[in-house]
Amino acid sequence: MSEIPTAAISRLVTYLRILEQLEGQEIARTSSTDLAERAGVSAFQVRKDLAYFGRFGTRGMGYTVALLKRELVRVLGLNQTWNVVIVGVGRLGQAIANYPGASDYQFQYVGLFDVSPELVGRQVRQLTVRHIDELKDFVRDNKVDMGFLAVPPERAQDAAQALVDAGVRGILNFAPVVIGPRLPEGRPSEGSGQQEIGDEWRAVIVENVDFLAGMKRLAFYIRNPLLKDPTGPETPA
Amino acid sequence: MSEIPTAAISRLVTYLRILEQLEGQEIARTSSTDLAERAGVSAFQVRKDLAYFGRFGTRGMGYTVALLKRELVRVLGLNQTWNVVIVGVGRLGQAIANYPGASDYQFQYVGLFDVSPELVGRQVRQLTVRHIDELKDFVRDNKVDMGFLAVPPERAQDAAQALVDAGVRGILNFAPVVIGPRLPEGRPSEGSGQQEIGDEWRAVIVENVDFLAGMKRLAFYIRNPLLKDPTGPETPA
DNA sequence: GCTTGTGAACGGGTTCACAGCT
DNA sequence: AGCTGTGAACCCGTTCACAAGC
Repeated sequence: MSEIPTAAISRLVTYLRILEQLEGQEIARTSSTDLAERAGVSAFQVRKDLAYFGRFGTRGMGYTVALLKRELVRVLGLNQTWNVVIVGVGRLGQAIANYPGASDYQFQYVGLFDVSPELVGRQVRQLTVRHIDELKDFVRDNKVDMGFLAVPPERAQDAAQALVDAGVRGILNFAPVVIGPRLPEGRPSEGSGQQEIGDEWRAVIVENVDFLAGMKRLAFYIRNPLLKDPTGPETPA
Repeated sequence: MSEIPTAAISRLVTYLRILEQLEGQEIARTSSTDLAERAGVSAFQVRKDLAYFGRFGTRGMGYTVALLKRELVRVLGLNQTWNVVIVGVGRLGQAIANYPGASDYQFQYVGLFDVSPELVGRQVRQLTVRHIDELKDFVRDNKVDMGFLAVPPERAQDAAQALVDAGVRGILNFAPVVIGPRLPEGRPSEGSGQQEIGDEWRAVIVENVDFLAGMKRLAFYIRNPLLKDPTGPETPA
């Protein structure tokens, strides 16, 4: 049905961040022009993006920071608690677990998983690292919503499959690989009515955060500056 | 000339990764259909993306992995050495510095910078952490091409400005803030001919890697699954 | 026959101009 | 007057169908 550009969602996140900054500076009102400048987009864009979700401003006046912020929080689904597990507790996984800002919005790290005997059993950020074999039971018992995947690339597909089998609804994939339903080995699926392989993936959302890709895009645009990058969405990874 | 979708560049990076995997499995040939399946896009898309840069296949035959890989490396600018500094050597900066895969393509970390007295002087990955005041001289003397920005959000704008003043050509920004030329405080610029404030940013490419944003996008799409996210594992038949 | 390469059609996202409210 | 909200125009990226070549 609805047609909301995915890029608009990324921008909403940016607007929200800016509103928080404004609130921190005790600035109570803003405008599409002001937000646009701070976000690095056009004022048209700001108004259009907001219009997808409602009418949050006052004509002639602009937006009140507190109200618009509250609305964006609601729109983005940040007014609920999200239970998160991190799979892969190496340097990157630990950096993520300790990065400030996640808990601001009720993202709660409830479990850490790894396979390494050196890590399993250790405490990281008040949590005991568990073996990945325990993932499925843990996700069920703790109502886990999403998994962050920070394992080495060669383990990413298996770990992703484990997360999906365990029943998470979304994966934030930090590994530099495409994860998804495993391709049927032989010929492509000739859907004969019964359960498709990979169907568990149907309802799972995957979002990628790939800094190696960002690095390579950067290299490209430095050498080809004429094709200027519109503050690229790490969107399509 | 300059009409290459930025999304196409992201996909080229993905294709390249897939080609490396194929090479690792000693698979010598592939096709647009095969690449498309593995990348999670359509075969049309693969062919169109490649067509922006040349003709790399053989009709009726497909692509040879080694050749296509070599061409993508060239197109993306990965056949040269890139000297990189990391600004911000906290947990995230260290995780980046130690993440494998960067050096595969001649990305060389040549300098680490921070302001914290506890970090400056310490050794991380064979490099001594320097104070950020030394950045400008260092960038000049070491022909630094790009800077990775892994400082806390409140320091990001200043650190970015320091990188730009120092003369880097690109910034990979891990901080969850929009960085850019500082807005003139008073009224907007009335370009009166002389040097604009923020002009040093003209030629600088900024690429963002923001996992907090990814997390929030994920929350949104979990709650609104109908608006399916294109980065997802959909394999357009 | 099979797979690439590409001009053209299509569709969706951004830009615009202006209507509508304060 | 000032700024938001929005239908319509525009433009760009994706999809398509088919021509070109092995």
